[in-house]
Amino acid sequence: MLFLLTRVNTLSLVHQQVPCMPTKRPTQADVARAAGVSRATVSYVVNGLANSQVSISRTTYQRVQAAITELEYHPDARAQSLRSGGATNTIGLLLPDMHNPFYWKIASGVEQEAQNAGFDLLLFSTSLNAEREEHTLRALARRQIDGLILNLTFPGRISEALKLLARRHNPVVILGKPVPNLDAVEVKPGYQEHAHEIMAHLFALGHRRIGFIYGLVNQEIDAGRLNAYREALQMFGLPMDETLVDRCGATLADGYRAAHRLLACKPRPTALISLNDLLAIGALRAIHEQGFTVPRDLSIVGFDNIDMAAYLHPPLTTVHYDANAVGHEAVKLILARLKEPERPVQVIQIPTHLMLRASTGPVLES
Amino acid sequence: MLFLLTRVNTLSLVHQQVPCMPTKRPTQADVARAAGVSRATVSYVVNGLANSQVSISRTTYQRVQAAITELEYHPDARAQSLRSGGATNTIGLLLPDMHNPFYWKIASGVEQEAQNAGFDLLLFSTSLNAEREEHTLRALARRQIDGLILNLTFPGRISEALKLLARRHNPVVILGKPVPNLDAVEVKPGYQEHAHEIMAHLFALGHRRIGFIYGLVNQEIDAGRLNAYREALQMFGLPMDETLVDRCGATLADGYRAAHRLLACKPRPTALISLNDLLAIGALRAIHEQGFTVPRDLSIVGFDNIDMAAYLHPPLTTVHYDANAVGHEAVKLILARLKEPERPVQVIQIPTHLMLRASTGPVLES
DNA sequence: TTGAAAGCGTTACCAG
DNA sequence: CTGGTAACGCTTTCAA
Repeated sequence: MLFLLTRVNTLSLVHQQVPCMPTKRPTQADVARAAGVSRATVSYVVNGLANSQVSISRTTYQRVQAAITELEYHPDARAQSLRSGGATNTIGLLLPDMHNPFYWKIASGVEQEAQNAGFDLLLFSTSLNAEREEHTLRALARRQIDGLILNLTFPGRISEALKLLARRHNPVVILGKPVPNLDAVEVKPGYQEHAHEIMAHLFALGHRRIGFIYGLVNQEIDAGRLNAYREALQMFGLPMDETLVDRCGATLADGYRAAHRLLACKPRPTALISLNDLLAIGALRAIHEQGFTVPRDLSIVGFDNIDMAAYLHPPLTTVHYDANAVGHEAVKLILARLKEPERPVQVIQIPTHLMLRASTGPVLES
Repeated sequence: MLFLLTRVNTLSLVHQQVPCMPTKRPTQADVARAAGVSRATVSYVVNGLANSQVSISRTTYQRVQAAITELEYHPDARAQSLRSGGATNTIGLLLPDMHNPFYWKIASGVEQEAQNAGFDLLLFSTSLNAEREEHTLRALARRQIDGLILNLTFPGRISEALKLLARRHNPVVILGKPVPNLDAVEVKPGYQEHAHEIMAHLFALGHRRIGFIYGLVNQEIDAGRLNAYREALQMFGLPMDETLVDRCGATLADGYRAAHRLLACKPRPTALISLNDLLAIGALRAIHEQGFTVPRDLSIVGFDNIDMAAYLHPPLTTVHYDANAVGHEAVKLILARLKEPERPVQVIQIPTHLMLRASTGPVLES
């Protein structure tokens, strides 16, 4: 056995070479020839039309089947869908970021529901890159997919996606802010109300200085969320202190650093609101490192209720949002439109609610 | 605006219907007609053969381009790959479980590397369902994908996947235990050594009663891992107490329940080894709930070093394994074999190492 | 009950 | 420089 070092970090073992037979993929014609029938007959057998439309003699049927298994024939999906002018049994999913558990859950929901309906999933992540998003949309246009589920980072492109695909009479579902004439599953609807609810909760616990971990994949886009909190602050007569808003990225590390910065503010905020749970997890680490105890010294609130939220120490107060359901509903919308193309546009909201857990508590009198 | 309640949990708004034009997708012929050229010419322009093989007059080129943008023509990928007899620019990824962050990191790595190489990702999760795994493999056989990355749950099927796809001269990469004649990225290689290393670490800290959270997606399959610990125990002269092995599922909740059960053992174990970080997170919650402090009262070790591991309270001692790199390397193997089909079979190992963090500490003298 | 033949939208070869 | 034309692998109508 020969050892070979391929790359700095990677040890690779090269086994003895086995010459693969360059076996050509068998075609319908090969099967027909092997079975001594015509190609049409093979098609009938494969598609199970044997019993309904056309009838095939028992013996021919078996001969064909035998040839199929013998040759390991599998029909070419490209040719099938090309010829029969339609379904590719594929739906596309475009997500902004694969690092946040929130999006995995959406993807997972989509995958499950799609599988159940017999569709395969083509997954793209734009990674916050506008060019890539555009490129992906273009790729999606050539590819014949039966439906597309979009969670765009750059809403400006929505019109393009719409043009490219919806016009082709292809079901498109938007995840996020609904767009005219397209089915949608609203992502995090009622953000406003929950911002208010969270604020009310913290206010009631005595919090007056509240920090924001405003970590977004793209700062420009979701400015609306901050406004929700601005308004909520106002309703409780609290001033908006911009130094308490930390604008950062959307990773664990961003949450960690943001919390460090916010904790350095004087006077120290007594509560932190984090745009999502992932950031909150990062923040929790920073808080613990500085020797603070949650919620005694500091309260923290997340958003999304990712699976881990309930398992953190302390369990995280957050807004529950069923990301899995988003995926399921999105696929259902696709299926519904596939079945009935002219149905009215539908927007689905997944209910959300505040989950009070142990990460929020009263302000310590001192 | 009309409100309609679609399902128990779901509020849906039905907007006014907008009659979509049933615009037929424009074909190459449509473009040719619009530009007043032949279909071949359109093909040349689209594929940029204009400069190399054939040359197209400036004016014709522009006329064609104009028609293309005018009609929003996008070549049909099915027809293209069918005719040019090959590349579909798609690679398939088959994963056992979409709920574990570990697999997501693999998927994320695959997605990135594939995108960079211009490939789209077809994602499947078998969800531990043997039928589904088989079904998926069959679907994959009809679909013409350029490469397949497999992390099988049921190794028995490997031979089938191999037959169906590798024989078609299609690059297949195995994630996990290498299989003869197939490229592979070993998943968690050196499990044995790390089991030993972990045990040595705990032993040195004075731990003698060590519990196992043996939470697997499929119990039968990975029995080998437990043996690694059995052997390690033996090497340190510790008896294997089967009551300290909790066989459970692979979710957060499984880890949580397992820890509760293990903590009820008398005498209580002083350390827990968890098959992965996810289970460890679940366990941590149980430990905290029972009022224990980690690592003072109890040590815990995970495996995988998922992103959150370093952010937990306390940060988790675990074995670092770069799941992202698994994805990247797997795609690189596909690409290499695509370029050079007869290259020797290669097995890649991603280096791992024990990450000592604060979740393990000495046994409290009492 | 089976087969011939006409495409589906594309590419690539060979004439003009 | 450009335009026929034959495939690619399949489905489906129409005849036999």
